[in-house]
Amino acid sequence: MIESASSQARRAPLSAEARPASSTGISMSAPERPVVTRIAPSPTGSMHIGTARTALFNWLYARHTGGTYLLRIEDTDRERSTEANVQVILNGLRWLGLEPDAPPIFQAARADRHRQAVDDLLASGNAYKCWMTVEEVAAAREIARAEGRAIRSPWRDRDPAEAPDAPHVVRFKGPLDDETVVEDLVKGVVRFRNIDLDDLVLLRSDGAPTYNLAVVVDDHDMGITHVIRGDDHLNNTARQSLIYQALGWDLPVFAHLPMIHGEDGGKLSKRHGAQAVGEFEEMGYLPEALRNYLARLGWGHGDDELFSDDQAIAWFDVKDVVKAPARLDWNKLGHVNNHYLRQADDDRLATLVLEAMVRRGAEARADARARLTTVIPLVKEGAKTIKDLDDLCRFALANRPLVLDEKSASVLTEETQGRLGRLAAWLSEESDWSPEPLTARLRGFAQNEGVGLGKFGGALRAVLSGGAPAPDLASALTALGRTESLGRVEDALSRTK
RNA sequence: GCGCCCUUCGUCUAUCGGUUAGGACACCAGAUUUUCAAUCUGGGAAGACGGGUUCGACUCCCGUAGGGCGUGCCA
Repeated sequence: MIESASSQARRAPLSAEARPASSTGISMSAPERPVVTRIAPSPTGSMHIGTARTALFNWLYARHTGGTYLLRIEDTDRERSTEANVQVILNGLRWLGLEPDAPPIFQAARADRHRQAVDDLLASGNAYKCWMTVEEVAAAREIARAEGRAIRSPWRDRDPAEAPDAPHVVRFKGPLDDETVVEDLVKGVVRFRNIDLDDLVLLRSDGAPTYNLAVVVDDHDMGITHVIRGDDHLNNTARQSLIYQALGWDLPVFAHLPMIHGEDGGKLSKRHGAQAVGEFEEMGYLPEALRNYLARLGWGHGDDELFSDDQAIAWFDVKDVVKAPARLDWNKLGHVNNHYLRQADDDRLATLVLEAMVRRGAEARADARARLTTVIPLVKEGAKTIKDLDDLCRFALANRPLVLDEKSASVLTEETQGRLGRLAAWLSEESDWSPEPLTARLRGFAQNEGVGLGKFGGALRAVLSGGAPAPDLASALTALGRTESLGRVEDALSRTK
């Protein structure tokens, strides 16, 4: 299923030729070449919000440096990768506004190239065939763990001639002494003793390349200069560095981003409200708000909290990324989203609210869009999400006659009804049906009646909204329009008469 | 178990040896008041712990504790 998209993958830029090996040790290279970053998600599930932030940082850094930002789909796990998940990734990046600068590369489509690299490693003595069965590996792992050391295969030194007539994997043959130093842009210098690094599988017994091999070959071939990824990969980096070295390739610059945790500091999961990018969209967050919020999670520029993409691009630098993991704070996300909701074009918001209505199965009246366009600017200041906006607009989209909730109905006494009747007449004389004059009308009426607004405000609100959330009275009247407003008052009065 | 990473208000962060440790969200109080919200004003709130180095440490070093990640023929 994934092959269908792989043809276009080949059009993406690949500098297949290995550059001259120059690295004698494992050290951070300082490329003069233009920056090339990539986001490399795996289509084995939904697109995690952490992946979105990694994409954002890669995108920001590429834009900041005038470089290129690429996408590689890591689908080497043929069992779990699905075309549907590839679409989820593509849609998620598009929605976020983080589409790559070139068509995506599909890792599985490059298996031949990966196998070629393994042949080179085998030829140079940097890899070996291992005939351990999964059971043997499991047993060896248990022992190694009990002894507090890394697992080692006996086939590392054994003569292949002794091999049984059975499938084998190919493992990387890492050094047993010395150490590997990773110079990370975020974490600084990180040292690993090579003895602690196990010989990872390069080729599965069915000949399929594994992630750790493919990621090195592809990052190299794609000319990636900066590998910016989650710090759950920091441990892999040492072993991957060894592979780069064995292949005679220059290392890219590494930058490992801290993870995003849930509000309790634990791993972010469904229990924390959301995990997948698509859920954030459905909950009614704006992509520009998510970009802004995510940028502040693990990165900062002084006291700046709300900023545009252009500002983020101008300011962003990997070296300013925070080292500690961050927790997703829904309150702050809501605040940021509110900011962008206020700035957003009302037609766009109307479209989004309409979509939200469809999603919750509401039937929209014919003039819904027109009404939304009128109401949205009057209520959006109080909305943290499109869902909120939907709720806040509901009163305006209700059909007459309204069904009043208990509390609203109880406000309708003979006294208030009498006043509402006079108020309706008073309001109907208003020629300019907009907030300011209506507010003046309301005040004037109160004065005329010799009472405070409180004497009839609640009742008017009740018959206008039926109990649903609604903005201040003048805004509510404006939102509903003269006919609908007076009609609702009339409905309430006639019903009880 | 072993390895690696991390540790400033509840949360996100600023500080890059000398600050009354700043900002934002959240929270609390007050103002406003026609519900909720919004808005305005004010307030409480932090350097995990223990050792060093230094004239001076949130900033540097070591240790402890706590949290996270890795330890897959997953990525």
